[in-house]
Amino acid sequence: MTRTTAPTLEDVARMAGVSTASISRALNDPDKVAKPTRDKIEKAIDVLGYTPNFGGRALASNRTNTVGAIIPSMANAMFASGVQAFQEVLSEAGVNLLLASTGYDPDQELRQIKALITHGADGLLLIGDARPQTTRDFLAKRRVPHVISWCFRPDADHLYVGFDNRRAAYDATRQVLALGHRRIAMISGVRDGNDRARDRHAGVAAAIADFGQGAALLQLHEAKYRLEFGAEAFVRIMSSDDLPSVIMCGNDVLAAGALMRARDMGVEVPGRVSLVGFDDIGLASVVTPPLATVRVPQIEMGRAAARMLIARLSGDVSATPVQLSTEFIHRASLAPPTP
Amino acid sequence: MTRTTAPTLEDVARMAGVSTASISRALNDPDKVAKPTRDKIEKAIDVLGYTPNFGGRALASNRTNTVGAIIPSMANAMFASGVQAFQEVLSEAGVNLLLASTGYDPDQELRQIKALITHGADGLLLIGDARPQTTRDFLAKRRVPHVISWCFRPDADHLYVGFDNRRAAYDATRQVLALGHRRIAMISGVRDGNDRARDRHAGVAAAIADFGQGAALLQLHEAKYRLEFGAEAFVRIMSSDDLPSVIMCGNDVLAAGALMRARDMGVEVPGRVSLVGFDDIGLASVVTPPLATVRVPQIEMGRAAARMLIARLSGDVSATPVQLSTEFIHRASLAPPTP
DNA sequence: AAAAGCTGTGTAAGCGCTTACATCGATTCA
DNA sequence: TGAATCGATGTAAGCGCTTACACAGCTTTT
Repeated sequence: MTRTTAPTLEDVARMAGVSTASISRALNDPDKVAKPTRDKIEKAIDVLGYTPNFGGRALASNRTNTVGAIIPSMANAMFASGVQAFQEVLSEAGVNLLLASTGYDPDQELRQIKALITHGADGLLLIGDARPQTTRDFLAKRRVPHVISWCFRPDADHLYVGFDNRRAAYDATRQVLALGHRRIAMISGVRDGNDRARDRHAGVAAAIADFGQGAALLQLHEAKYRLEFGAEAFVRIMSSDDLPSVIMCGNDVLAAGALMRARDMGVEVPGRVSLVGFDDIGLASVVTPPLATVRVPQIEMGRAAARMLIARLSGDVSATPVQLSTEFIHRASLAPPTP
Repeated sequence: MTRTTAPTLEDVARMAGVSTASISRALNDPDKVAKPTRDKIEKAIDVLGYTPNFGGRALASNRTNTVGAIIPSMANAMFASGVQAFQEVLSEAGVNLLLASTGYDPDQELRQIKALITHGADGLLLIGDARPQTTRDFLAKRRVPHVISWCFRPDADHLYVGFDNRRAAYDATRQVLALGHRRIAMISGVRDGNDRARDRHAGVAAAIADFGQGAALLQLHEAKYRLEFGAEAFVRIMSSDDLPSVIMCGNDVLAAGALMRARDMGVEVPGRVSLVGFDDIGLASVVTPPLATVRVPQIEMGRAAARMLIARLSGDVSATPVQLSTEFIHRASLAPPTP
C-alpha cells in the first residue's frame, strides 16, 4: 500500500513562498488568509497536484470526517435506499461513509463497530436496538457518538431516528381484521437478536388479542430474509390443516417468496389466501398481484439520521429522537376472506 | 467531533511496564514479542480499553487499510450483492470499505474519487470504464491503485474483474432470434456515460445485424434505472404502429417496469409480446411471468475484485484481468412469437 | 503623537504511531 | 573459554498536519 511520495504541505509552502501554517489556513479557513497569498497558494497546490495527507490531518486535528454505518446486509433492499440517502447527505457535508455489514450476527456487529472506530469513524449509524450488553458497554465506555435507526423507542435515552415497528404492524393488522379476517398466520423474520422482527410480530399478536371476536394467530413461522424461505414457510402453512385466510409477513421479501410459491402451487391470492408484506420495497408493487404492505420512510430516515449524526459530531447535543410515520398500503394481494 | 482523550500507546506502555515499541509490535506482528510480555501488554490493553489511534497509525505507516468503492447507486440491486461480497472479503482481511455513490454522474464520480482518496482510501473499486479523461488522468497521476468491475475489456491495461456485457447481450439476443423473433424492440438503460448500457445495446444490435433474415431492431428507447421509466417506455412501444414480438431490456428493473405496465394494460406476456431482462436480480424470478434474463456473477465479481485489490495493495503486481461468464436464463416471459 | 487594536503571517510544538537502529543477555560454536 | 550469533526489547526519529502563540506592520482611538 505504498503511495509514491506525494507532495506535502512543506513542498507547497516552499513553492508558494509562504509558511505551512498559511497553507493549512487557506485550506481550512480561507477567510483568514489574504487574497494574494491565497492565490499563490492555490496556484502551487494546482501545479503540484497536492492533496492533504489523511493521516497527518487526522492526527493533528483529531477528526476524520468519516462516519460508519453498520447494517445487517447491503443485499437487503430494506436498507439500500436508506443508506443511499444517508450517504448523500453526508457527502454534501464533506463527510465520508464507512460501510460494514453483519449478516445479522450480533458478535459480528461488535467486531465491525470496533473495526470502524479503529479505522477512524467519528460516529456511527446502527440499525435497531437489540444488541448484547457488551456492545452497549463498549459504545458507552468509548463514548462513541451514534444514531440508532430503523426502530424507535419513546423512552429513548439515545438518538433514535425511526419508526415504531410494533405500532405499524399493529395498525396493519387492524386493517386486516377490519376486512373480516379472523384466521391469521404469520411468517415472521428471525426474531432472535432482531428487534424489528420482534416488534412486528408483537404488533400483529397484540392487534389480534385486542380485537377478540374469535380472531386468532393460528400459525407462526420464522424465516430468514430470503425469497426461498418465505416460499418454504408458505408451503408449511398451506399444508397444515389449520388454514388461515390471510398471511401477515414480517417483510416484503418473505411475502414475495410466499406469493411466488402460491403461484407455482396454483393457490389463488387473494382468492384462497390474502398476503400482507412489510417495508414497501420496489418488489411489492411489481409482483402479481401487487402486495399490500406497510410503507417505511426509508429515505427520510436515512437523511434525518445523517443530519442528526453530523450535528452531534459538530458538538450539537440538542438533538431529540425523531419518530417518522409509516403508512399501510392496501393493494390487491389483500381482500376480504372468501367464506 | 471531539473524542474524549482516549488511552494512547504511551498509557499502555506505562501500565505494562514496557516500551511503546513492544506494544506496537505486539499489535502488528505478535511473533516478534515474547509470550510473557505479550500477556502483560494484552492485559493492559484490556484494562484501559485501548484502541489504536487511526491518525497516528495512518501517518506513521502510510497506510489506512481502507479501500473505497464508488458505485452509481446503492439502491440499485444490481450492485448490492456484489458490493456486499466485496465488503465481506475485505472485512476478513481487516480492510474497511469507504462507500460512495455517484447517481450516474461522471463529475460526481471524480469528486468522490478525490474525496475517498483524501479520506484515506488506499485503493478503489470502480464500476465500468466510461469516464472522462480528466478522471483517468487523475487516477494515473496520483497512481491510485484501482480495480474496474462490472465490465471487461480484453485489451485491458487495467485491473478488470467483470464480464463482457456486449457478448452477454449478443448471446441472449441470439437465443431470442433462434426462437423465431424478428421484430425486436429494446428498452436500454441510459447509455451516455455508461459503458454497460452501451455495450448491452451494442450486443443486441450486433446480434440482429449478424443474423439477417429480416430481423430488425424496430425501436430503441432509453430509460433511467427505475420501474416507472421502464413502464413508460413500454407504453411508448406498444402505442407505436411498429409492434415488436419481443422487447429486450437493458436491465431487470426496466423489464419489470414494462411487465408491470403490461399487466395493467392487459397486454399478455409472452402471448402478445415477450420480455427479456438483464442481471437476474431477485425480482426476475418473482414476477409473473418470471423474467427471462442474463445472470451476472455479482457475488463472484465482488469477491474477486476484493481479492485483487488486496493483493495489489500489498504490493503484488502479478494480477491479471479476470473475466467471468454470464448465463442466459430462459424463463416464461420469453416464448416463440405468436404469428 | 502615543497607545491600543487589527490583520496577516510565521514559528514551532505536538498529535500517536511505526520502525531503523542500538543494546543487552543468552545461546551456540570453534 | 572467548567470539559470534540471535532473539527480545528499548530509544528516538520522524510521518504531515493543525494551531496556540508571537510578531510585524497597519489603522484607529484618545
